[in-house]
Amino acid sequence: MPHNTRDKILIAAATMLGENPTTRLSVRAVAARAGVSTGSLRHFFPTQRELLDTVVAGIYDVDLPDDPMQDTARTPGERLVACLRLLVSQVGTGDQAREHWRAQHDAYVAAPPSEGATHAFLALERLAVHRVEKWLAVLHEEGALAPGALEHQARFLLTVVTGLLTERALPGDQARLEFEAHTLATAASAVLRPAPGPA
Amino acid sequence: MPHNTRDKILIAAATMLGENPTTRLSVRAVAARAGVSTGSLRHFFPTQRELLDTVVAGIYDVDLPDDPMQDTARTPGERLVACLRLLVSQVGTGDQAREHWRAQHDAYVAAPPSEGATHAFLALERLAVHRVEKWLAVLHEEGALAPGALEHQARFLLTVVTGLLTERALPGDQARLEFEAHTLATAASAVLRPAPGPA
DNA sequence: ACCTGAACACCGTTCAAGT
DNA sequence: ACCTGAACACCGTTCAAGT
Repeated sequence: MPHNTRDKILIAAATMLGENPTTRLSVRAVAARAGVSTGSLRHFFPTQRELLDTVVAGIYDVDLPDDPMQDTARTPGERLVACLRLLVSQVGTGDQAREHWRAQHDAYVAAPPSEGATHAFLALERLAVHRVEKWLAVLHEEGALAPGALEHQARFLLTVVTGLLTERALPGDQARLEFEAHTLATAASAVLRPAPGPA
Repeated sequence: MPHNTRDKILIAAATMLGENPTTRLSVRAVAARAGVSTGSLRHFFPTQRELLDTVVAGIYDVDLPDDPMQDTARTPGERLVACLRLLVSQVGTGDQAREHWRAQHDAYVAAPPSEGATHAFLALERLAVHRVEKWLAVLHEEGALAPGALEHQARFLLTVVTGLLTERALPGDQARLEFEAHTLATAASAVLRPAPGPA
């Protein structure tokens, strides 16, 4: 039962998101819901981005036990590819991929999305970025990551995943599977420091 | 020398983006730069999103001399990125991208594609792969390419392009533009030999 | 049809002032 | 240190009014 202001703010924001995932978490809206002034909110979260990131992190951090990134027996490249594969596999192949595409199409492409739908999409995207960033942070800790902004690297990897998912929904043959493996490996290598080599 | 208001607005926006790619293209900023009222801007571009989409589409179309790969004055990375941009620009932004998506959906996803449609798709895909491979062959000639199968590298790059196109059809903000640039640069670097560096 | 500029309902951030 | 709320400098969109 946390009762300090910081927690009240986070709880208010999370609750609003729970009630309606498309809510706009503005300073005034969250502050009012938390029963706190905007200045007070700013005291704990100097920037709106910081607040949103903290909320998302809190919601998401339900650490998966079977996170491939923890498997330190494997090389950084192998682990990153395994994580990306996890993302890809959540959508699946064939009919499943086509169904996913169809849902996206109906929600965002067929008709101009409502503001609410747009916010919902951006929130989900933010979640995905956060997840990939957490993986990359582990590799960064190990010094395995190439220099560059974490967010840029995460978004690059997500773009590759998006491309693979789209291709899965389109016609293709068996060979696609092999290309996928190469593509994931290439994408991972673009983000990792050059391997020391088996010297 | 276009002098109608619509063009003035587009030119003002493109110029601002050219001077500083991170500029915020707000209604008032663009209108002021174009010497036009905000109401007038709204008359031609009913929504800010529409203005941004149009500007982006125009920028990518602007200079396509022919094949950017022939421009030996630029580094291999710059040329490869320019070529990939060409692919992306052919589909365009905003409504165009959404229209492209819709067409793909109707042809291949909504209903199981006929054998003929599948063959047509694979033929087009093969064409795209061939085109990218020709670009990569030039770089290979120059010794600028990282080791690996040409087809794998080509398909990797096309997956990235597909991902970008899908993201363009989905909701997004202006920041996407900056991420796109980084993503293309990262993708190109994954396929090129490490740059010699300005030592 | 084209164009203006004020007005509206929002933003995020800053800051003097209180406790 | 924590907290307030007004003030500032912005947004995008709407709209009556002009030409």
